[in-house]
Order: sequence, then C-alpha cells, then structure tokens
Amino acid sequence: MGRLSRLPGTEGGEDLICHVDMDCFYAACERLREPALRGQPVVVGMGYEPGNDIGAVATASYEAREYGVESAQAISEALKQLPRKREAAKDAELSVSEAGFYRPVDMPFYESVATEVKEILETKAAVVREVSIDEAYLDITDRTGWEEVEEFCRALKDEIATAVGVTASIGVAPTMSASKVASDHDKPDGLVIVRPGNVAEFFAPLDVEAVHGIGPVTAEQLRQEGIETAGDVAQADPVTLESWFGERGRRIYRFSRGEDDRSVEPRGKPKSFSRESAFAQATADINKQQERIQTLATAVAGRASGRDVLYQTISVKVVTPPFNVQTRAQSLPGPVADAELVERVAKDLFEEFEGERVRKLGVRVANLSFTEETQSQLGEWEEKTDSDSSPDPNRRSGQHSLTEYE
DNA sequence: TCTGGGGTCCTAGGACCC
DNA sequence: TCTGGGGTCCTAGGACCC
Repeated sequence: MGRLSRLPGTEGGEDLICHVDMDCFYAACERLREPALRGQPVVVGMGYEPGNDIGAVATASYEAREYGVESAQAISEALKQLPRKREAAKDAELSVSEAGFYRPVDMPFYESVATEVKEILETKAAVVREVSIDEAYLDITDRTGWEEVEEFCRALKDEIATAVGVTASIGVAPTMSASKVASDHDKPDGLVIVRPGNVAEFFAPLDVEAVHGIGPVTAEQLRQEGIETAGDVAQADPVTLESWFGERGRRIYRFSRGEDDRSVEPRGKPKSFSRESAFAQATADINKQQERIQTLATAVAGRASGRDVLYQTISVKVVTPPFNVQTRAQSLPGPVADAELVERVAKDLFEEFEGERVRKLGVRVANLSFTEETQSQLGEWEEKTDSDSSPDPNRRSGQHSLTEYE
C-alpha cells in the first residue's frame, strides 16, 4: 500500500504523473544493433529450439503483428506466419534466425539499452519508479505544469529517440494508474495527456480490460454482470464490487475512475527469486524431472548468492497437463544460503508428484533477507525498506534501516 | 490465446501462542 | 476443561503485470 499523497477526500489534480513505456522494446533493441531489421517483422522469443514447440514470443514488432503474431504465442506458430519463414521453408539449409526475423532474447544487451534510457529519465524527475525493463513512472509535478507538459514530454521523447535510438509512448495524468492507461492508449510513439478535468471523460468509453488491475478473469465476470466499460465500473456500486472481488473490487472501482492514492516511489527490494522451465513434452521420467529440479535449484541459489541474499522458504511449482499449477513450500528455521539444501528440499517437496506426467517445473526461494554489504552493492534496489516489514505505515522511506536483519 | 518465464499481492484455512 | 478472543506464521492457490 502506498502512502496517501494528499488528504483523503480532497480533489486530486495537483500531481503530474508520467508513465513512460518503451515500444516493442526487445525488438527495438535488436534493430539498434542490426539496422537491417528496421521495417521488418521481427519476433523476439525465448526457449525456442528448432524441432519443438517450446518457447514463446516475448516481443513482436508492429510489422509482425500485422501478420497475426501475438505476444506469448508459441514461437513455432509465430514463425509460420511470417513471409520470410515461408520462403525459407524451401531452403532447409537456412537456420531459424536467418529464416524468419526471429532473434533469441538477449537480456544483458537490452539491459544496457535500458540503462541509457533510465539515465535520461533520472534527469527529468526527482523520483523514478522502474516497473520493468521497459517501463517507468515519473513524478514530474515540480518540473512542469499542465500548460507546458506537452512540450516537456515531446522533449523527453526526442531525447530518448536521439540519444538512444528507440521510441517511447508516454502518458501523463494526475495519478499513476491513469497515466499507465494513458501511455497505452496511443502506442506506438504515443503521447496522451489526461488533464485533471478530463479524467472521467477519458476513462468512460474504455473497455474494462484497459483498466490497470482488471485482467481476463475479472473482465469476464464484469461482462457477465453487464459491465463493459470503465465508465460502467465507475458507475457501479463500490460495495457490490467489493462483495464480488474483495479488496481488489475497491481498487478496481478507484482505478476505473482514474483515482489512485499511491505516490511514485523507487522500487523496493525483491521478495523472491524463482526459476522455471517447461519440458518439450510432458514427461513422467523421474530422472528428467530430478535433473531439471537440480538445474533450477542451482540456478536460483546462484542468483541469490550472487546478490548476497539469504532465504528461508524454498518452494517448488509443478505444472501437470492440461495446465494444473500446484505449489509446495517449506520454511526453514532460519535464513540460509545453501545450494545443496535448496536442491534437497526441492526434491523432497517434489516426491509427492512422483510418477505423474509433468509439463513444467519451477523452484523458488522467498522470505529473503539482505545483509548489510548487500545493501551498499545494490543501489538499484534502493535504500528504502519500509515496504516489506515496517509495522509503522507512516515511516518515511529513504533511510538505511535494516534492523530487522541484524 | 491449449499457454514461456519472472515477478507481486491477496485470500483463506490451519497451527500455534497467550 | 469442550471452550473466548486476538495475533502471527505458514501453506496453497488465484489473479494480475510485464
């Protein structure tokens, strides 16, 4: 829960929140280092190996989307839709990368590009919250005003395009959730400014699923009730929404009206690390399963120890056909960093599923604690700690305070 | 959308403590 | 002794986001 940025019950409108969302970021990065890909249908994916179906689209360029490629689609399906792939099918010599405009995910490179963007963002706002590698919120209240904000944003977009070479879509609104919806409203290369007086009008016609926090499941339930637009949600009875969806119902109600009392704050420390991977085909082979668990456990423990993080809870995730997700967890008496223990516990937890066909396995560590040294090394995780364990909701961020881990 | 991978938050029931 | 109330931790699952 974020702090209140203003007194409850008072009219919002003073704040200018800016949401920056990079367009097709992975594909844009690939084009940076390979200009021949510009204007072409590009698909960036992970886990694809020729000859099997495993692997999905991480990002498709707008040209690829024209051919029907969608995010999260199986790579093999996506590549069939691209014209070059069809030509290449005649030529068995061509590798996958040469055939379609497929490129495998290269996170280190994308992160280097994201860092350049972030450096620009940091000059534009006192507080920047990175949501993911290609998305961030900026509180620009003290840097501009509603009269000049369009110029301000154009300058920001230009700078990103000129200095880094990728395009961003930007949304500006009086709240975080509204700015998020605004940036999404006119992609790619969009700039949508929702002024305080226009919030209701902006939201009214939008599909419920455009609202941040309403996904496919909730959207379907709402439609069953005849609620189809954000405007409909805004007109609904918040008590009824709460009876349907619990606390989330209240949030949905507020977000559909553009209301959001969170303030922009830097990201806190991670809460868990996990690793998961799918089998090319569901398998009941215990050797393959245990081998996979071992690989995942080692990888997860390695990530944690690389960051000097201790963990106290170890869990496994088992996905069986058709798509049944089950998790089992075990907490330890105290925080540890022990790869062999992770593997042992994970294998123990998995025993219950022995003999079952499994399509996907995952290993996770949680209940993390951060050592003092970790803190100084990890500037990117911020110095704040108040979001995870402080009993005092009024405690301000920005202080090094790790007493709970000493 | 027959579904990859890495996360977050919320809920609900049970164990356990005082 | 068969029974109140409050609080915390743990586990499992679900929805959502990128």
